[in-house]
Amino acid sequence: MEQYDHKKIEKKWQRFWQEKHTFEAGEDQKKEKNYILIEFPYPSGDGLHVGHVRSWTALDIVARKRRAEGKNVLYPIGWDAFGLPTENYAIKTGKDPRIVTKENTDTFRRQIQSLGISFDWSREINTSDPDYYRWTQWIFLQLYRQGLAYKAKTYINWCPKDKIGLANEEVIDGACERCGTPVEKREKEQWMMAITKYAQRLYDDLDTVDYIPQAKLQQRNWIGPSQGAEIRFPIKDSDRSIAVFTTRPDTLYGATYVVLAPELLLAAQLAEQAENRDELKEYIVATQQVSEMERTAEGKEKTGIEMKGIRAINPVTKKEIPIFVANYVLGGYGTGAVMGVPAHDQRDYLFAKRFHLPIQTVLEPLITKKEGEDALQSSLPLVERRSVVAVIKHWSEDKYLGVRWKRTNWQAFVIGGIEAGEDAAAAGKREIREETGYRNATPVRSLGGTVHAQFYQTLKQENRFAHFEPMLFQLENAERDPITPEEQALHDLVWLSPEEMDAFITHPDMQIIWDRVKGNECYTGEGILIHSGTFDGLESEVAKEKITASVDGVPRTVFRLRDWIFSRQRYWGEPIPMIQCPSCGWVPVPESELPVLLPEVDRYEPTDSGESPLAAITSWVETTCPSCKGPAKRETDVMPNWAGSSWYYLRYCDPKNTKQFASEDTLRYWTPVDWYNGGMEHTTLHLLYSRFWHKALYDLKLVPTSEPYMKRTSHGLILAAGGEKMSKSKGNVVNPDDIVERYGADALRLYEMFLGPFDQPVAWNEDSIIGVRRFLERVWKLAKQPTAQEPAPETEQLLAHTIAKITSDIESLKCNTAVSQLMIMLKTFEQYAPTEEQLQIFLQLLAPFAPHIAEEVWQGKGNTSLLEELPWPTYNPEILVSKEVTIAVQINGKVRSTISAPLDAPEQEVIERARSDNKVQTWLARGTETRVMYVPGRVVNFILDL
RNA sequence: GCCGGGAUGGCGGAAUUGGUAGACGCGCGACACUUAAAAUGUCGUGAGCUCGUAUGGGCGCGUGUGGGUUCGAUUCCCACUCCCGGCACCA
Repeated sequence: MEQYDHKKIEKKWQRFWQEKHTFEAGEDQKKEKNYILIEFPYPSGDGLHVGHVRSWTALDIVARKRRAEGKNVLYPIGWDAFGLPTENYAIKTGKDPRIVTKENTDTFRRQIQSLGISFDWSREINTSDPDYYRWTQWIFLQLYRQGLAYKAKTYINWCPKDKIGLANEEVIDGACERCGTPVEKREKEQWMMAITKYAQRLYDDLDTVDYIPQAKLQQRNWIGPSQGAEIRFPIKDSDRSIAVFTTRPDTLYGATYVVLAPELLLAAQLAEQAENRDELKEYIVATQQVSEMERTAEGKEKTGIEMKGIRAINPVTKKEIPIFVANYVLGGYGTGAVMGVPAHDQRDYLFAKRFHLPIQTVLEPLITKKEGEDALQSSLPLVERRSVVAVIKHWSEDKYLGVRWKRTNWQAFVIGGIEAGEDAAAAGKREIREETGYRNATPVRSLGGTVHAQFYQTLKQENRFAHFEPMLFQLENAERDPITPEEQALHDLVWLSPEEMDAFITHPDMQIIWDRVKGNECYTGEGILIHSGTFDGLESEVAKEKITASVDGVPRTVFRLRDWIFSRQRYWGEPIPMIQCPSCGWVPVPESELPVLLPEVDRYEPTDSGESPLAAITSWVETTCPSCKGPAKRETDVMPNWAGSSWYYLRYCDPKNTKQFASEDTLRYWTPVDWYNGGMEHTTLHLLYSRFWHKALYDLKLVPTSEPYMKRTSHGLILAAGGEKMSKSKGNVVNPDDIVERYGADALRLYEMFLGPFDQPVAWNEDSIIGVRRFLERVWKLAKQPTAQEPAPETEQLLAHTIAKITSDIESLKCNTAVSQLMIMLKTFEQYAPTEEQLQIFLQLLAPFAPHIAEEVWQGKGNTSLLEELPWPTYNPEILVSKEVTIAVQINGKVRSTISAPLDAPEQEVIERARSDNKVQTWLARGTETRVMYVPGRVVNFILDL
């Protein structure tokens, strides 16, 4: 018998598909379209990564299935070719990046074609091709005309090694994302993209698309809207005021100081008038030398300086409060000034502690019934084990009272259980008095409380409590009733030092509570206002509005998102098509002159001044102003590599168009992208940038939809064997070529699909690739066996189930279970030979996963049509309904036996059948039956008193 | 620190979303074929205790940890630990 020779078969079909243009998207716009997109690769010198194979194979399976379902599928591929690694390579070797790119893309193309992925190669694009970047430049000009591209002098993140400005988004842990060099701050004129103008829409429109939840969430967090208010704090003896942005106007009565960001103009101006003016100026200068990342790094000590002699006035309390300049406030966010509310903000709290500023509590926590119940639940074990159930701080000394309740009567166990109609603080005081004999104890803050199980049950049944508030009580100024002998008998009351307390507490849950007490955090949640004048008793949500209105504050939404720095002082990117004229200012290059070609240079390094190498080519820089025809200079910065990838999916629709980036006609047909898959690492930057460009183009009526991608999924990383990232330096990179050579493309595809859940990271483990290879060889063998005339009863239902499972698994990218289903089907066919028709269905289901072998086997059967051109198999759903089902019989929830019964058997009959089972009878004899549960078709459960 | 995701046999992982935990594959063991090995095929394989000469049966245990809800929890709730990804004082 002829052996399964993957090399021969795979080469044959790959050539066939290429010659016949099998996977090129059709032009027939009457047919229903389906646009499937993967992130086009950066053609690095390392060649194809097995991670590429994972993502592209998964979507290839979807594409092939949808073609079989009769859709006109567009599944394109191209190259995201501009970028730093290529440029750095060019700098090192002196080789033209164009040539490097050509070599790399040739390698990638060959590697991809050996995988049998059904890309439409006729639409291949390359972002570094002038025919492509002509349109990238063109789109830039449209955005410029909309006022979305502008030049601004900003403090930028400056990488001293790459000599390049980085977007904030490109800085990782204070270091350059690419080279790891610590980032410095430097002032620079840069082209900016006003993405913040679209912040609200980028946020809101996430509701209209089907992204995996994590991706939506990550985008939302990145955009990060905060609703709050701008409130003015007047400066004493001055007509000026400080505008602060706060999300917590409800805590305004607790604002005991104001802080300005060092880079704020106002800070510099006020410093001039301050008594300690030199000290302040020095601090302001020093702070700005440090990069923002470093300045705001975790664990970095908060520094700040008071502006002596200048006071602000809290607009509600009218009290004079100090003004600080401090590094923990950022100039670029909100108004660049904040009010300090140490009682209810963690950073403010630490700052106030450090500078000995007053801390004024203005909120009491409000615990909902739900939270109360949860707190009760988690504290039950404490009670039952008679452990420490409350920690009470001594009124003057650094001592804590560990209370170990002895009483078993439930009433004794309530700490802060609030009865309906009772005030939280009052309830706490009552409890503390009853339990410890201390009067006038003041609740300080939430702790986690405790209650007896029986009491909890009673409360739950009677629904008696409004809130449950576990809290810490401060015994300052509290009076102590004498401890009676009865009390002494009821409780162990001991005053302990913190060290003794450490030893005293053994239960892990109590440990957590104790740690919180020691940590002495401030309360940052919402609650009910206190010490807030006429606003006392209001809940935070209501108070925010009312307090804001009372001081003429302005409600405002502030975004975390910042404008996109678009300039790069580098070589290997799209030239920005702008000309600076001494008399006309910035003038766009006329569209007829696009593309502005990237000129060839001798040296690729940025100049020492940080300018692009293009700046050195005088003949290119010197030009005439398109407007006044006078002498002018070209912009020498280039675009970031995000530019070309922000719109590439549009070019695929009409890649050869020389009049437009894509015709209206093709855009209307193909867009939006139906399914876009990519890495989680691109869910913030690339995805957000391209959504932004798309929306801007939509507003210009250049694209027909407001969102580019209807559906977005993400794949998990493929890690090296040890669970580490694959990297050249570690020498643990797996080259797909080797696997294709040894096991074949079909085996590699199946293997990567079988590895594990698609959206989770997996470690490469070559040991198990042999399993899928064996599977393919068994398929090969099966096809050579004689087929049956009549379908075997053992196979009919399973085949229908297999069609159903694979059809739905592909749609949810659960390819691992789809492959396992194919294996189960194969095993059954090895026992009970399939008919010709059954074998055909099996091959059709296999084809998206392992297209070469499926097609070869199909052709080997004497068929002249292509397997993949047959319509996707269907099944009769009725066949899936079993008449007889196995039902588990449980005794007290444990499976003791199984019985068989008709699916539609009435409950009584099934229970009787279960009752008469031998094993069940022995169990039933041992106790008294109190109850029987029946879950139709699944489980009978007898509940016995044993 | 915050946000998101995860933890299941020796290993990768299944589990109809609250109903017989461990599908499928790898590995391992036994057997068959073979002079032998490889390849292939068949069967077995969570771990413990236990009954039986034996085919086989029984019992408690078991999905990161500690609790809770439920007739029943890998699945839901609370608290925690560790791992992966993202973010950085965002007021």
